[in-house]
Amino acid sequence: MSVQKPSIPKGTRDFSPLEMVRRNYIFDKIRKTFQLFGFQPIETPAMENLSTLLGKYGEEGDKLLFRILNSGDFLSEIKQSGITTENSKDIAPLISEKGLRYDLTVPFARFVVQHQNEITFPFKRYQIQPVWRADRPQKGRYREFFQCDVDVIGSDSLYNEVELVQITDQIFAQLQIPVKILINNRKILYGIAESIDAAEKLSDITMAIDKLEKIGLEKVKEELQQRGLPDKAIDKIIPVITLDSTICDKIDFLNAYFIHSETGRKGLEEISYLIEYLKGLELHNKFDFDIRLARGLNYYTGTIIEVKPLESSIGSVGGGGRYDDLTGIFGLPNVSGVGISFGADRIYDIMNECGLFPEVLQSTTKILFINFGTEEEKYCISLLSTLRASAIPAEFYPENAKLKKQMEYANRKNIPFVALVGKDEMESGSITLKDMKSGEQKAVSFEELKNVLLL
RNA sequence: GUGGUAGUAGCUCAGCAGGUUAGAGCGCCAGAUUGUGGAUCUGGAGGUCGUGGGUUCGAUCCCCAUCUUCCACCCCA
Repeated sequence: MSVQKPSIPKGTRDFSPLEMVRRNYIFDKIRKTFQLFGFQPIETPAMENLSTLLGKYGEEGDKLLFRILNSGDFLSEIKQSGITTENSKDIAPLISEKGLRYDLTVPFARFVVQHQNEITFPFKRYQIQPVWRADRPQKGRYREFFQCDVDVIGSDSLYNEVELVQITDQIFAQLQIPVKILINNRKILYGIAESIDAAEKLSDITMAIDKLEKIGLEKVKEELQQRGLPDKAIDKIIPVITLDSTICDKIDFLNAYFIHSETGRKGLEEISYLIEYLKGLELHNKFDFDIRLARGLNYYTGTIIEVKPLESSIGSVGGGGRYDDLTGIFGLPNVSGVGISFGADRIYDIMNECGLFPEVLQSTTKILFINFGTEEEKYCISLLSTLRASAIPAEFYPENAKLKKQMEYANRKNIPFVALVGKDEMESGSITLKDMKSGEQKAVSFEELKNVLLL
């Protein structure tokens, strides 16, 4: 048998100990913040039935779903159905009924419906798990990546939106990543579409204007034309999307603009409430009302939020919004939810790029005990137990190897202290403690040792 | 899914108008130093030149396919 070259699927990654310690640093900060606001954890399976996932993310989203081939004789269904077409679209549902989750929001909606009788509403949950997308990988874009979701379901109140912005602000402040929090409202976007008599073109309009900053006004006009918008409508939309002024001016402008759009006025009312609240808070990061913010996922109905890093090429590190009827498709209508999701992998990339990880994360063990032999081993093991009982990560080198090798081990693992306990130390009841950074070493008592390590 | 870019030692890269034993730096291993790591010195190991096919007397180099990376589009965390 020939030896095969080891490899992992495109767009997936292994994580080394150093990377994991750093990733956990991010997860810990996020998790603690979620908990601080009273959110509770849940987890859902990596795979869902395709019926749960399909049609929730738009046509593009369906294409990006990873599908799982049925087990066993997966062609049997096809034989029975007598289908002769070679069209993969017809065959796909017959040979695959499960898929990997694309995000955490839709599985959450499924969870809520399925467990509605056990849940106390409003239900505040957080969920930190990987998701999969069959996208073509790029920098900051992976096929397997972690999302950190917080959602409140079963409450219409805009107060929830306020807390979500607070959570966002606190998380990025803690991680020391400067961000801009952009907010908008789907009802405003609908209002705009309605005001130019193109309500049915809502998603075409939003997708086009979302790109304004990136491709410029002329290209946006072109795209709107291509998407079938009449020139008259385009002329009417230009002043809105090019509006570059203070939040108050934007609201005033839209108020006049939405004279014939009730939905638009409702959206304005909602965003005004949110903004007024946010102005009263002391946030670390800036927020802005961005009329152009659209967000692709088509289940959003109200507030939409996006988090953009100020000092990185990576576009977005988080996003979310309100969805009024996501549970409806699963049989639980009239339940509104709002949530936001943070991309842990992109956060990692940015922190790495900007050198934002604390240096202490380099070392996981505080002290290494040198192995001098069996006698010393027995003597040291109780010392180690005592240290560990005080929550000091400590290890004993498992082999009676050359001192050089053991010291090197400590050095590589960035262990800051080494304890040498041989015959001499056992007799005198002391410990020779070496500070690996300064190179200094001295004989100390066990109590002194503990005090040094607890610093 | 569309268009481009690159792939040579563990890492970063050199190389060749197609021609004998493919190099460097860093890293790794061993020794100088049997109770002391980082620095220095000495020696050593390590390559199907991404994979498969083709052209050729001969391919790491040219051609095709394929995989992977990065970039742009699409879309998105």
